[in-house]
Amino acid sequence: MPELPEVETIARGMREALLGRRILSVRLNKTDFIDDPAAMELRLPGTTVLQIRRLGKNLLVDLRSSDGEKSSVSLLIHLGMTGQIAIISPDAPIPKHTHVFLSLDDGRELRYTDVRRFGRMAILSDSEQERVLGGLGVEPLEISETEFRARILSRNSQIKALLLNQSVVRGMGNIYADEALWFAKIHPKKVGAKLTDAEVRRLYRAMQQILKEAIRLKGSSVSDYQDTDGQKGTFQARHRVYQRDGEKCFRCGSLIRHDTVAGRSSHFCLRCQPAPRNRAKKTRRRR
DNA sequence: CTTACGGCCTGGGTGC
DNA sequence: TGCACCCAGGCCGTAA
Repeated sequence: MPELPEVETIARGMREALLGRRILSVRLNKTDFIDDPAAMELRLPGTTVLQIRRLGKNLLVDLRSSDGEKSSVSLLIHLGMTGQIAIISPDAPIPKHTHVFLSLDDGRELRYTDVRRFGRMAILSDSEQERVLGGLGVEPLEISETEFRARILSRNSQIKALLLNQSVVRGMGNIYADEALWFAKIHPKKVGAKLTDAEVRRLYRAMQQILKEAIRLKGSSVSDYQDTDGQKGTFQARHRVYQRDGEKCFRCGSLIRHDTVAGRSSHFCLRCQPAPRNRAKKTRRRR
């Protein structure tokens, strides 16, 4: 599932293949994951790729129109759970569930394949970008420790939910949230506001270290993920807890467990990440 | 503000 | 071999 390191890897591949390329034509199959399919077909042909940006798990392809600079648009791509982008010869075999084809002026095409169609595509003007992406939080690799602390300590949600909440920090999903919490020795159910300064510091450092390492290894390929050249990432070999239920903790040897936290399966070591004392709240003692 | 949950979607795994 | 069932989870909308 593409999270920040996987999307970053894809963004880099797209920069290499797409900068300066012109889009010649658009072909669509299923369109239920596209905000306005007609706008895709109408506005993309003839545009040139100026820039590829990544905001959390979102990709933005900034385009210059053929008729000058007056009407610049961006193509928003969110890969959801199973979205894949390939930049490849039109003669290559077409995988199942390929729904978008953009033919390019170098003879190749960009293909979007998405089994579950949890992804999203949209054509956005500058003002629409603000509307659609304005709620996003800060990049976890750019946020300061001070700002991170403020965003965690001000919340009464479980820390796992905060890490998954894209308006707090943007880009982490289930894998990297679990991994960061294990490194920081924090139980996923611990409430953000109850973290100690030392815990926040460990979490901040763990989050950044893990994301950097995962980007270096081109992401985690646990199910469908692959980059724009069809290559898999290798960070899954470094997972300490994610999907390691029943295996030994690399730090203390006790067994990794899992539980549902914030509606997601969460993996942790109960010995390294002790469960928070659940304070009996609002059972006010009477008389 | 917060949590909880259903819905979207398909393939892979399990149990019978 | 088939079939019913459940699970994976990012994100959005709704309800409490």
